[in-house]
This record gives sequence, structure tokens and C-alpha cells, in this order.
Amino acid sequence: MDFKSLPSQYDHAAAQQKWYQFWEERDYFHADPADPREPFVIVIPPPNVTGALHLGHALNNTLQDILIRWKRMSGFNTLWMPGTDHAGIATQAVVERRLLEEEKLSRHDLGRDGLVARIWKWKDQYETRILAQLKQLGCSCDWQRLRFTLDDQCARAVRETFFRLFQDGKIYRGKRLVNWDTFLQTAVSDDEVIRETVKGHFWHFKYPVIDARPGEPEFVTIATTRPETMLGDTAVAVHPDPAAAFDELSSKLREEMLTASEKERAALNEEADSLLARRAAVLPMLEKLRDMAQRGVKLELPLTGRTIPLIADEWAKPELGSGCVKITPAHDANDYEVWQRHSEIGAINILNPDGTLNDSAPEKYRGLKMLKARDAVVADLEAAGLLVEIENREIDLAHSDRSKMPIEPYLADQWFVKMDELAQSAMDAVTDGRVKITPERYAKTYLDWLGEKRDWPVGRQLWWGHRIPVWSKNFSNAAEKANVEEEAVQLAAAEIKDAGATLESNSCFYHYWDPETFAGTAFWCLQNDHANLAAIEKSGYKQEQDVLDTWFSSALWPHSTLGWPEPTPELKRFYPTSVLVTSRDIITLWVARMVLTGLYNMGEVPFREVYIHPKILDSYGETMSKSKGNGVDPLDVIEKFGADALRFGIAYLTTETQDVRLPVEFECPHCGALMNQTKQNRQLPRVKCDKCGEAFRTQWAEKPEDKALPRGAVVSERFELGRNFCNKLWNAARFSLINLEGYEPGPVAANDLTIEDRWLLSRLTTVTDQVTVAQGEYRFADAARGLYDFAWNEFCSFYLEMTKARFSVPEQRLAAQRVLAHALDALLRLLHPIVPFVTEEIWQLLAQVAPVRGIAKPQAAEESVCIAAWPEANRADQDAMIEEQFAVFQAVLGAVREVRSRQNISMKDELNFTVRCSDQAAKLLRPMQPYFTQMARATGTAFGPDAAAPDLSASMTLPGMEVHVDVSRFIDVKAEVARLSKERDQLAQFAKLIDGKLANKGFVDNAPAEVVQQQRDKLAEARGQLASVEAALGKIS
RNA sequence: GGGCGGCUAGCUCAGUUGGUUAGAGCGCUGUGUUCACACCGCAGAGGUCACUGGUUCGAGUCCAGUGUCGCCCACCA
Repeated sequence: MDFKSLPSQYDHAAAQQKWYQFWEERDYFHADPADPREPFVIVIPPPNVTGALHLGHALNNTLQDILIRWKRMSGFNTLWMPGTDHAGIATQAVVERRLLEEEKLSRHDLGRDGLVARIWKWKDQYETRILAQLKQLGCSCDWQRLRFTLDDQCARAVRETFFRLFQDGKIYRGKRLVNWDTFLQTAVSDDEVIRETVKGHFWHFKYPVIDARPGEPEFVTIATTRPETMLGDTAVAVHPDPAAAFDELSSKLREEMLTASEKERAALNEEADSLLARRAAVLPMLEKLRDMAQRGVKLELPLTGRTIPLIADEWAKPELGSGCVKITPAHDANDYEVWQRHSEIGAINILNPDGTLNDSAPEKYRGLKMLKARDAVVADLEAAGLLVEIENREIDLAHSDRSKMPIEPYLADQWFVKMDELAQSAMDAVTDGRVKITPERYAKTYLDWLGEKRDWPVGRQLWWGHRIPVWSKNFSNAAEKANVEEEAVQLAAAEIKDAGATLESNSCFYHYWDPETFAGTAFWCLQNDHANLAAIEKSGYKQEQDVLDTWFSSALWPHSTLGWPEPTPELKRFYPTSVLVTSRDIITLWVARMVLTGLYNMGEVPFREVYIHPKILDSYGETMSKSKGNGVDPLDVIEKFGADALRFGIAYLTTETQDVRLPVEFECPHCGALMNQTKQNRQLPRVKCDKCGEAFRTQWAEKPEDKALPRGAVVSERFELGRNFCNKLWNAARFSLINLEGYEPGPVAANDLTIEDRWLLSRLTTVTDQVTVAQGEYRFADAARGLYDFAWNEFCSFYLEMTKARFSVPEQRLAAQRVLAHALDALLRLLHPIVPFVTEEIWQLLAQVAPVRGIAKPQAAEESVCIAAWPEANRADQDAMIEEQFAVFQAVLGAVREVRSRQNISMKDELNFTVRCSDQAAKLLRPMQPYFTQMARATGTAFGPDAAAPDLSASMTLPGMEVHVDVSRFIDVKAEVARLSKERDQLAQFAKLIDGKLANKGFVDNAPAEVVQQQRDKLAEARGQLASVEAALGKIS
């Protein structure tokens, strides 16, 4: 092949297509459990099938791929298990929203099966897209093992786990106040609730006291932001000891004052004063009310005809509102807690699932939406003369992250998983080091959350998910209860007969009832749909409507994907996995739960290490999201810059801090210019290019005239770094390939190695070491930066420049080629995990000219860099002497170049220079003579202590050296004087600084001798330099 | 309210256990294209390391506090 005809710009698009296919065809990504090599396993955090992947996914998966490719090259039996997550609420919400928008249909129009079928279609579409994206990114997953959290294999694992927990008594049914989304008609988790401060009102009402004694208040005033909930009130509370509560507040304030600053103290004082005033104003009344509560006084709940008790509970804060608080256990989390302490008050749910008031509300309000009911209640109370006042106030409004509708707290039946023992086991795994979290600080997040050991509500009122494998039936008296029990015994017997299995292993019965009435509910949990199912359904049991929390199936991911509960060879070989790579926001939701179920089901942690990577934010520090319009699609970046550029950029940015900020730009489809995205323009349907003035459309385009415009991709210039790097590498390779013409493999004897050869091999060893260590510690930025500097500044800027000349010298050419082929080979291996495509492209080209390479023992290179061996750092190649020689050379070269630039001397003009330096330095510099000519068009005419400066010279002083460039033909005296004066001032200042340091007795006495000596040397050095600068100055002026 | 993290060049970020005159990329300035690469080469300018105090011979680095931005958790009827 004629390498000269290769384009000077790397064509990433062609390479990506070609080589990904090549890898897949050869099955490099497939892991065989029979392979005896030590396994290295990662399970992918399964992306939600909600939509396409974003830049965060690109980050997450790039890092995993780097690790996997590196370990694959390092000789591990490598498995990267891919898959996607059904993401219950998120996916159902997206599909339902589209259904409504596009077809004006609700899920009830389609029915359960119809909706689920629709979601499966959606899933297929997006899964395909997600997998394509991962492949374009270069991810080397074992695609033959692709899983989905809702597929049959995962379903089996879910069912098995639920059954075991149920049998174990770790699953129970209870009441729980949930965040009810009235649009989706489902409970959403706390994590899916967004709170926002909005302007609202604070209504004060009074409830009449029944049979108040003389001297006692006839009304109790309460305040609320949600008046309609009063219809569900079951009590009003007052603090049991308001005086003590006030005392406590006061002493807390005093305590704060002790440590407060002047400024704060004023504020605190004011606070203390108002507290005292308040105490004086309300205390007598509150104490009276408290006494009344203890006496068992009842209040009339207006509008309802009900009476409710006045109770004493600490939840009522004497310093807030009226000092009394209405209690609505069914619709407020705190009130719910009060009910737990005072079970006698009961709870009344006044809401229907769709957010309208139900039959528990007075007839007048039934069927009204909450807000309508609010207006009606306020009006009616006002009419009854019970409205005291309306305050304006900022309130926290909760709404659903999924549907964007307001959230109503709502009391519902829920299935729970008992967390005490499970959580403890997961905590122990981290505290005793079986699971290591990096960076370490995140272990705290994990432990704190698990430490609360809050039971896990696992039911979701959705249709998309794993349906809870429990069948239930209600009974309402002792006779029915006895029937149910009798039935259970028979069913169990039938079970044993029909299926030949024991009761314990296949189905599990559980029931609870009210001890007074014997009314209750009976449940069967079935391990699978065995013969008992028909019998159970025949006796009137119905399967639960709810599905399991998505995290329930995600929690099993590391073992369910490997085949659990079957004892598959994969499970034996690949569990536990090696490392989990994920982002910090799901440490609790996902990581902790995987550890706990892994321990429960497998008796072993699911992974040895957890690496938490940063999050990607835009330049305002905001998280990227489609709804903000600042989301960057990895495919746009790949198209513009290439997958390798994206990957390199990501690795380069992945440091240990929490976040990565990325400036976000539109790319003009007309002129290709990048233009900053601002908070304003990122919301527009069309944007005009700053540069060419042409308009283009954004993701918001809806009108036909906007949609007709070409699309402006959203990208980030940050990826230019990676693109430029790949291009640099490409051109270095092109140069190498051109010069490898006529290459023949063969060993290179040590004394055939030139200075630059030995230097490069020495540096290569160091870099190999650095990169290997950095990747092992998840310091991806260090690895990328190390390789970038080495490839660009050492391999290209020095090695290639210096070795160039040898290719035209016949007797040197072959040795030079052999070293070059070897060096390029090593560089490609080191870079491959980060930039797989360009390295493969070059690897294949290199194979055409140099299929056998290596300088000690040439060997045939592997057919793909993907499976090539990871380089080992060869200590013998490290050569401090050579590196020193290079440092001196580079310093002098830099000085000569600077003089040339400063004096504005063209490269066409040759220069002479002398270096006054020690004999030792001279000895290092002399052999470099040809390189000065080659790289700076300059000839060193004298090196050593006696080297004299030419008559008219421009000088640079370096530590231990003076470089004098003969500029008799070119001198720009003014520039030189200016430059020297500046240098003199700097040196003088520096010398003064060190002088001061050394004059400090404390320093000389206390600092280690070597540090003091270092400073003394430095001072001498600086003074020497100063003298020579002054001499040069004197001479020139 | 509790916890975590950031604050270093115009921008985005490095900076190991305290010890040379604090670095990189982009951007900027000057300059250069027959001779791998203008997605390039060569050179340059640019920093009160957020602030205050402390420890130390010595602090970007350690400690305390302040400010500020962000994230997580718990929450004000």
C-alpha cells in the first residue's frame, strides 16, 4: 500500500464502522466460562429504556470499556455484561404521555395488556437505539449475553427472590403514606418528587370546642396551607408541655449565641426577644388547652358534622402558627406519625386515586378536585364565621418528576421488605472491606443511608413491571377465617400431591386478621406458576395488581444476568464481579440494594469494588437534561469529533472531584461554527448563527417552518482536544508508515540504539508504568494526560523529529525502522483502551508493512490490537543518564529557539551559538550537535567552561549554563536590552527571596540539611545567572 | 437543619506524603507552510492559588472560621 496517499485528516467515521464489525465478527468480546484465565467482570448499569443515551451514559460506559479493554489486553478472561432496565415509572410515564398527546388516549382506554404491549414496542425501539449508541461508542460488551430487567431470566430471579424473602418473613403488608401522583395514579418514591417553593396562603381557622367550661376558650385556632384536608382531620394537637418546649428553644438559642459571630448575635438576640414575647402571649392559653386535652375534650369539626379529640402531642410546636395543629393522618406524613402514637384517633382517607374527593368527604364536596374543594371549604368556613385570617406565605409545593403534576400524600396498602438484617449485612460488607468504594468518601453516603434501616416499600401501582407474585382473598368473620385456613391446608396437600414438591419450597401462605372481628386477608406467594395456581384462583384468590419497584429487579442484576437461581457455569465463574462503575446518585437506590440481595441470594457480595465517577454538568453547573435543552447527544459528538475524541475527552476530564463542567455549544449546520449555548437560546425553537447569520432548528422546533430548517447539533468544543489528539496520532502513524517502507524485522543490538532511541525506550517504560497504575486506581485523567503528553510532546515533537534524518541514511535506516515500529506498536497498545478505533486502524496499517516487530525478540503482532498484550514496563530500559542528557539538550534547544523568535530571525538563516557550562554538561551536549542543526538550524561552536560569547550575541541564562547566540547579522538591540533587563530584575528578586530565607535563623536551624543546601545552591546559581545577565547587558549597551 | 464537594490563568481543569520561580488544553499575541500533521510547528504574554486567622523555619497543600456555588439526605401545619 502506498501510505503517502493516506489522507492527512483521520476519517473517524469509516474506521468506526469497519473495526467494530471486525471485532464482533471475531468474537473478541465473548467470554467463555470454560476459559481458565482469571476472570475480570463488569455488569453494565443498565440504561433505562426511557430514551436515548446522554453524555452521562457516554461517560459511564467509556470508563467501563477502558477498564474492560485494558484487562482483556492484560490477559484476563473478560466479561462485560450488557443490558437495559425496564425503568417502571419512567417508561410507563413516557409512553402514557405520548399516548395522551398523540392519540388522546389514557391507559384505561387500552387496558393493562394493551398498555403493556405498547410499552414493549417502545422498549424494542429504544433498546435498539441504545445498543447502537453503545456500539458506536466502541463498548466491548458481550452482546450474546444481552439481558433486560423484565426478560424471562430476570423475571425468574425476581420471583425466586421475592418468594424466598416472603418465606423468610421478610416481606409484610402494611399501610403507608405514599406520594400519590393523581395523573399517573400511582405512588412515586420520594426520590421522584420535586419540591419547589411557590407563593401560597396560610389560612387560620377556628374549630368550636364542645362543652367548654367557664374560662376556657370556646374555639381552637389552627392554621394550614391546605384547607381542604380539614375534611380528613381526626384530631387537633397541642404540645403536652409548652413551657418546657419554650425553655428548650431558649436554651438552644443561648447555646448558639456562645459560638456566634457579632453579626449573628444581633439576629439571635432579636429571635430570643420575639420568642419571649410569643411565650408571654400564648403560654397561658396553650397550657389551658393542654389541660383540656388531658381531660378528653372534643371539638366540632366544621362542615362534616364529626367530632374530633383535642390531643397532646409534641408534634404541635408552640412557637409556630397558633400553637395548635390539625391532624390529618391520611394526607400528611407528620400527622401520620402522630396517628402512630395515638392510634385511637384513626385516619380518614378523603381522596380517590384520581385526586377527587371520595365518599368520606361530605356529599357537597365529593367528586371535586383538591383545588376546587379548597375554594369551597374556605368559602363555607368563612360563611360560618370560622375563618380567622389569610396570610400570604411561601410554601413548598411537591410535584411529580415524571408527570409534573402535584403530589398528594395518600394512605395506601403496601408491601414492604424488612430491612434490619439485610441492611446490616450490606453495611458489614463495606465496613469490613469485602466491598471497596472509590473514592472512599462515598462509603459514608452508603453507610448513612443503610444505617437508617428503613423498610423498603416494594410495590408500585403500575402496569409496567414484575407483577407481585402474591394472590390474596379477604375474609370478614371467624367462620370465613376458619374456611380459609382449612383451604390452605388442603391446597398445600394438593400441592404436595400434584407437583411432588414440598409446601416450603413452592408456595407460602400468610394471613392477618383483626383480633376482634376476625376480618382479614389471606395471601399465597407462589414461587412459580405451578399446579397450585389454578386451585388458588379457583378458591377466589386474585393476584395483586401492583408491580415491584424497578430497583427490585435492578438489585439482582449482578447475579440474575448470570443465570441465578440456576447454578450455571457463568454464575460459578463470573460471580462475584470485579468492579461496578456508576454515578453517585444511585449509591443508595441501587448499589446498596445489590449488595444486600447479592449477600442474601448468593451469600457473597456482588462486586469487589465500586467506582463512583463524576457527573457531567453544563457550563452553568447545571445537570444536563433534555427538558432544559442543554443535553448533549453522544451521537452528535461522535459524528462531529469521532467516538475516540469523545472517549478521550471523557477520560481526560474524569478526575476525582464530583463534577465535570462542560461548555455546551450549538454547531451551526451551515458554516460549522460553534456557538455558545445560553440559558435563553437553549430554549428557542430556532437559533441564528452568530457567524454566518443563518437560522437553524433546535430540539424544540414544532412549527413546520422551524422544522424545515437544518438541525443544529448540540455539542461541546471540549472534545476538540480528543479529536486533535487522534489526528496527531494519525499523522505520526502516517509518517511512520511512509518511512517504514522496506522494513524487515530483526533484533536491534543495544549499541545500535541511538541516543533518542534509548531516551524513548526509557520514557516508554515510565509511561507504561504510570498508565498501568493510574488505570488500576481509576485515575483515568492521569492515564489520559500521561499518554497525551508522551505521545505528543515526546514521541512526536522530539523522537520523530530527531529520528527523521536516519531514514535517508542507508546504513541507519533499518535499525531506525525497527525501533520506530516497536515504539509505535507499544504506543498503540497503551492508547487502545481509551481510543480503540484509531489505534486499530493504525494497527492494521502497521501490520501491512511490519507484521513482525519488536527490538529484543521480534514477534508476529496479534491480528488485532484489541487482543494484543498490554505492554510491560521494562525496567532495564530506564536510563537516568539519558534522560538527564535530554533535559539539558531540551533546555539549550529551547534557549536557542527563544532567541531566534525574540530576535525575529527567520528559519532560513542559520545560527551559531556557544554554551558556557560545566565540563560534565558539555559532555552531554556535544553528542547532541546534529540535533541542534536539525531542530533549530543552529550550530553549537563551543561547549564548556571556557566557551566564549560571540562579539554580538543574544543570551539566555539557564541554571548552570549560559547560551550565547551569535546575532551579529540580526541584532535588535532594543529588544535584547528589554529582555535582559527584565530577566535581570526577575533574577535579582529571586535572589533576594532566597537570601532572606537563608538569613532566617529558624529556617537554617530547623529545615533538613538537604533543603538548606538546596537553597544555598539555588542562591549561588541565581547569583551566577544574574552576573552573566548583567555582563551581557553591559556588553550589548 | 445535617452531610459531601468545588473555589488555582479569560474558560475548563491538573497540582502526590507541606520544600525550586504553581502547570496543561482551549482562547489570546507574534511568527512560520515543498520536506507526517494549520485538527500543525516555534516562541510569548497571562496567576494576591476565594477570604480571615492559626500551626510551621517554610502553606495552593495541614487546622479553624467566613464567603460563595453546587450536590445528597431530612424537613417547617
